[in-house]
Amino acid sequence: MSRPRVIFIVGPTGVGKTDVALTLASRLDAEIVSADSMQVHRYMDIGTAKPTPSQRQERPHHLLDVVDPDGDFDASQFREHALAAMEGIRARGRNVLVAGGAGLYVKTLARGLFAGPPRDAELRAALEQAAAEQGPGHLFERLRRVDPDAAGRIHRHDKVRIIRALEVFQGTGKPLSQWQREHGFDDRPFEVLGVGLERPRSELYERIDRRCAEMLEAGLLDEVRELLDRGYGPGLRSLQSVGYRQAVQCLAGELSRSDTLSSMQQATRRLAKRQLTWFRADPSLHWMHPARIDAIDRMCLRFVAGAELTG
RNA sequence: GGCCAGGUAGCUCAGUCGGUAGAGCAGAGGACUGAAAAUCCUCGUGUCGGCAGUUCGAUUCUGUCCCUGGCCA
Repeated sequence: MSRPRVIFIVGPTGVGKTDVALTLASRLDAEIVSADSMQVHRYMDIGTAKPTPSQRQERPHHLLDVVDPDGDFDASQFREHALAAMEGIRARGRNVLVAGGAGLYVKTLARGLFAGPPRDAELRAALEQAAAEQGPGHLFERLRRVDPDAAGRIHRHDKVRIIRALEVFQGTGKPLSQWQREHGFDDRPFEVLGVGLERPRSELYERIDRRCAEMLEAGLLDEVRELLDRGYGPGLRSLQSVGYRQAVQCLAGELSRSDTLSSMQQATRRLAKRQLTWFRADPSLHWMHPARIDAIDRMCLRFVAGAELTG
């Protein structure tokens, strides 16, 4: 039995994924699975540029609004939710269109994830404390002892990854590097057509700058104030993301209105650049300008019809 | 018109007691297996405003011109 065929639309923030996905979904009779780590949150609409209610009515979207802003969502949960949604879509006889900019989420869906333990808040707190007490470099030295391979790939300042590696080792007795070697990102349940959307840098940055201004005009600050009023703390990961972080600072009086805008714009441009770096490393993507929607559409049609992939 | 400050990297500026220069920001490139919109790494040659003079050698000293800001008319 051949693997199901799935189309992935990826690219940096602001490039125009939502519009392309909607158009394609109509033409291909597809439902959209969002691969976005922030749009999964309820009540966070403006700052995540979530598809609007009318867009969501136009075509079914999945993986939007699945957790509260303080939920501990992660790549593994994304994968499980997404796989379940995809099964439902296929049962309805429709095509699946995955669209999003979260590189790790996309990779996780296309190539699997090793079966390690989830985040352990208690253990992490203990590790953080050990780091604070014993100075910088302590955790890295610890990692070097238990998993020299991982320590060789992780920079000594990259605390997030060092802690994760220690967490995996302590939780399973097996080094992270061994888990990764054994898994090898080789769990590929689908036949994938990957389309990377790109624009000239200046064009992308203009769109980003404009969109940030529009978010403020549309009431981003009110949205964030409401989140804080509901009791969501400003330190939550979701509220420390691009746009929300600056809005929180603005409401706290740490940023003026115009500094908030320029700071949002800059953070968003940097985000876009990181996303591009991630996706450029994937040689299987077909890069296209969003305006070439007809060419993208033709390629996708041929793909879902069962044509062999070339290039 | 006179006096005073300045004119050095896209921006803000430092510096060279004369041997052609460096920070921050902006920007660029990269890494990434349960925080991923997070986290982390790397990258700075530019007629040192123009012209002339002194000098082996001037971005640095001198003269002059241009430009910007301030003060005085």
